[in-house]
Amino acid sequence: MADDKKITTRAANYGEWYLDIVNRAGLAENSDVRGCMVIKPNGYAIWEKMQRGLDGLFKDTGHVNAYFPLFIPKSFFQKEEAMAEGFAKECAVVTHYRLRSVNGKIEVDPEAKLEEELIIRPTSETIIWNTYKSWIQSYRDLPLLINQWANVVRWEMRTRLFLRTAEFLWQEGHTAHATGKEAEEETLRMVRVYQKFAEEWMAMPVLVGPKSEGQKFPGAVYTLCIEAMMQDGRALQAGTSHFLGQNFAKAFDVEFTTEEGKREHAWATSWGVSTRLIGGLIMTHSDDNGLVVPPRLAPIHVVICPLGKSEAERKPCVEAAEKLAQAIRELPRDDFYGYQPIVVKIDNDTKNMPGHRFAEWELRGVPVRVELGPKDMEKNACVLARRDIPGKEGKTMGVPMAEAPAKIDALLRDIQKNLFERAKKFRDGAMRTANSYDEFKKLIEEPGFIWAHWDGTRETEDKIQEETKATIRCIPFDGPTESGTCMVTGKPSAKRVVFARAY
RNA sequence: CGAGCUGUAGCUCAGCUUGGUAGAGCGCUUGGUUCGGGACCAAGAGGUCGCAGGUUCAAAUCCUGUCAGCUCGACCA
Repeated sequence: MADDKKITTRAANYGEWYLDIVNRAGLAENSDVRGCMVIKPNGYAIWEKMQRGLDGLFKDTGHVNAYFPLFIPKSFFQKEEAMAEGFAKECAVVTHYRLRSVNGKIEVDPEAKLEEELIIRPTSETIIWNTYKSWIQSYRDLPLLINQWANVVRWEMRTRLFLRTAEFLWQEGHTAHATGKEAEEETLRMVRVYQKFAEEWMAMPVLVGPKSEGQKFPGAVYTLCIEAMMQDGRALQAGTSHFLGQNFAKAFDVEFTTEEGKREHAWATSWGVSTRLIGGLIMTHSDDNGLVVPPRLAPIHVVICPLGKSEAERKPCVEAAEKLAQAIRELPRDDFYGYQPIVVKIDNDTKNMPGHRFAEWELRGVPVRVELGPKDMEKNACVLARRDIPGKEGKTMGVPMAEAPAKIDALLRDIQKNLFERAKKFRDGAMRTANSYDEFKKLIEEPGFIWAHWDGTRETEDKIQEETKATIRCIPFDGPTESGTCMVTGKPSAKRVVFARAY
């Protein structure tokens, strides 16, 4: 019965633990629509924070937002062969545009069949490049730096809340450039933006570098990624940035006149991150007491719990809570908080025991909790509890009320820093090196990433995946540069790459 | 899409083998006692047993179909 209140521990069952967090923290639930989730207010609030942070970074790097259609005519979709093939097996298709009522039953009207089927976008390169054709005439129209916030559909068989659902929310940047060099610079710039967001907002350390040929986006020349390690040692692709070369410009006939008066195809990039980041956030920081959210993404930064067993005892606590909340809201705003006020909530629950209330707020991941009881009133002080250190160890007693707002501000910044450092230490501690295929096979059974030499071929990568279920997650830019020989074929290898089992 | 398992109260599940008209715990409501780490007592509300057929005097229970979910495989942000 007491166990009913606790969530499954990570050690007992990591998958159950994840589901418990998503449920109990009110982030999302499965809907009655196959493969589709409902994102609940607490989860959506995190997404809104992510959107705000990312959107600011996109604007800072010169991008603007626009919106393109959900439906893509099949003929557009077909034009870039590699991409069409890559997504063919997971597309939802609209074939009719009308229903009719027959004997009180609604059915698809066979008279209303579309002449050309519409694909629900799995990604928008085709519809966007079809549009760019008319927007790009001259080198003066370039670069074109556009982002869209949208939903996309990829018809997945097996889904997991946030990590893989048939419909998900994301942003997709689609840029056009006059030269390949510029487009490549953009590809790199945006993966670095993702790295910055992951590390500084999400407090989630990531590896940055190209994907292998086998793991890249269909239609791309190459794909750069940020790759994160979850607490169970598995990898999560958290964001990708693609150099598309002139593939889409050629497919959609997007030509412009250069300064020299020559006609040339435009160069392209695309890049995206999705609500999957929320799954990554959960599996990077949360613990057996529930969700842990870094302050920069927390929907609520501070919760104040007035205590007291009688109305007479509680009243001064509530008044002090309101005063404190106001003082916190009036703290100077800066970039750390996105120039927004700190969000403070007063917990007016009079029904449940204090311990129950504390546990509930920990479950929901609020970074700082303030406890205000009769004993604090006597001393004109309060108790601060930090979520990154659960239970009594994370509490500071007797903080004078006058100092509390500044202490809370400092605490929030410290939690943000601590979460990143803790996650980085964990990640670095689970990075191993394998020097032979036998050693690799042994190591891959343990959680974590593995540095290993690989000959650069698709065949070897496929063989490794088939035999060990591990894939090449990333070829990190700042990894060791030592050369060696492929652990499988013995052929030369310029540098080690990172293998892992992935979500 | 292949294999296995599961659908009964808001949630977790018992009941099904051997058909007889619906149960528990948690949660919820009300009252009382509690209250600085997940309190307790009492009363109460809440279910077309996933859905559709079939067998039967009678189906949560047996049979057929169907839908959904979970686990494992192939695919993916």
